[in-house]
Amino acid sequence: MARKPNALRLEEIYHKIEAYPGKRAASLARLLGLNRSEVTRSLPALEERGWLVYEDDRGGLYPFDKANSQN
Amino acid sequence: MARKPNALRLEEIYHKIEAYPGKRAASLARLLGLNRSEVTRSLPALEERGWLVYEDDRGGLYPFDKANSQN
DNA sequence: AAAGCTTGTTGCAGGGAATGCAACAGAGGT
DNA sequence: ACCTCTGTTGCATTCCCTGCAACAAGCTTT
Repeated sequence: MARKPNALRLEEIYHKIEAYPGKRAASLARLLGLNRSEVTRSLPALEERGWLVYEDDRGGLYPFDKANSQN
Repeated sequence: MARKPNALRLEEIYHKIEAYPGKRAASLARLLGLNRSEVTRSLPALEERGWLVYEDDRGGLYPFDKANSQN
């Protein structure tokens, strides 16, 4: 089934968060053709790699890098 | 057996190369408690992650970052 | 109030990939 | 010759990533 290496998966997810800041996990999953669980389960792994993700009170996801404290 | 995630494994290997530049794969394997094959098989994965490793003609391994061309 | 839809989470099973072991050939030293 | 150490590789085992399905909670629309 040609599973992609984990690193590329995480990179895709983070890039989608950058491209669509504020989207919820389910929306990103549809954009990426992934299962919802895959996206939510990847968030901790993203942070471990230094790609911090901020989550607002409605589940919207935003990139949290570049020392941007207005998120 | 508490196998560590692949990313941490690769990081450990590269840190050992930094700590003991010039050591061969078998030496690093002993220092890390790993099999020799694990270290040599990890070298391509290290490069894919941007942790370039230089290998001299006797098998000694060196970090190859920081634009250091005297390696 | 219901019914419907979407969300995030979680348990489970399948499968791909990482790992360890052992054997091998080659290089070097005694 | 022998012995040791090295890197490589084939194979079997095991890990854990992934998708699926079910669930509860929240929200909107009847």
